[in-house]
Amino acid sequence: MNVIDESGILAIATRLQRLSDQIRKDGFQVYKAHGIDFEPKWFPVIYTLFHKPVLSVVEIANEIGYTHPSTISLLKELEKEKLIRSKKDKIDERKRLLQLTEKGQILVGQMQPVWDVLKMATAEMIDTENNLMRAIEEVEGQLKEKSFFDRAAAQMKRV
Amino acid sequence: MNVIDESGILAIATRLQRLSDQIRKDGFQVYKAHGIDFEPKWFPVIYTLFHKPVLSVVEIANEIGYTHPSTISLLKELEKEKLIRSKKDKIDERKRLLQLTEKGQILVGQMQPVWDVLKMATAEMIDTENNLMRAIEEVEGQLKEKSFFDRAAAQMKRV
DNA sequence: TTAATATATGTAGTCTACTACATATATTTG
DNA sequence: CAAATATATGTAGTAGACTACATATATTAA
Repeated sequence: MNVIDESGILAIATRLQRLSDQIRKDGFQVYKAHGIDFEPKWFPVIYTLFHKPVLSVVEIANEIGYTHPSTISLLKELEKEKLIRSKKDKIDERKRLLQLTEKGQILVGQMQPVWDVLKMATAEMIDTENNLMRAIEEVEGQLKEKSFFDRAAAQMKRV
Repeated sequence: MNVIDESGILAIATRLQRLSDQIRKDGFQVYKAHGIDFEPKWFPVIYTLFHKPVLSVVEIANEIGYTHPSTISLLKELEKEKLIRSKKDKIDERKRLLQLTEKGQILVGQMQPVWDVLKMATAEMIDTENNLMRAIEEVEGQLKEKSFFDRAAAQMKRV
């Protein structure tokens, strides 16, 4: 075991990221193996527009939990791929409304079985004593109650 | 609840990264609140050199689980900050040996209480039904046995 | 009804990791 | 021992997120 893994908790951010990268890379390969040209980073937008067919930029950003600039750059790529298209909102001229193109809808259809495979593979992978998905949800809940910074500040006073 | 959180497992990579970012940002603020000029990304290198005082570039990379180019760019920053220094290995001329400077050692001394605070705050944060740290370790173990791609491939055959 | 404020979108540049490629030295093999 | 291979380090460019700032339209308040 290396020093970092031993440091445990202190390098938790690093280890979360490492795990994320690993899963994402393999995810890309899974799509590829199914002959589908799709990048995992596109998933949140596509999945969201599949379930809520017409949304503005900021609405999508909120749904996927990204900032709006990050969202915009994803939208640009997806428009370039012709998987989504946009139109001005006639009521509110500031808004740009996004939706899947027909090509996008067909792709979603092709991806559904892949999503099932990914779901099952992930479920199997994280089905250990401490379930990773539930742990994430629980910690997200904890952070909502009290930020990590506030927790550290509270500990500080105790010392 | 938004669509992505509902999609659960499928967006697990995204959520791991989001959580990592959140923790890292607050971590930076905690150092700052203690009057310490230290970036969380430096932690793995500094912590490693603190426990293993003289290491080459690749040895550090392996310890912290990064690629060597990533490691080199961290080392560059830390040398600029005069927290570490390097010298050629006299036996193997290819190698560059790194170690903490006196400034680096003093900083580690100052950071120890902060590390304690961070440890306690993290422990408290992840002490839920499913412990995040243990979940990470368990999933890392699972991936060692069988990659995520291989798991998906196996599921594929079943369908 | 104008002025102030809020919201929606967009651009530029940054951050922290990566991959791909290049070079220098060491080690192994024919 | 020379050639092939392996290892150590380094550089350049990429990826996927971010923050900070800018602009246009809508809403609220004086």
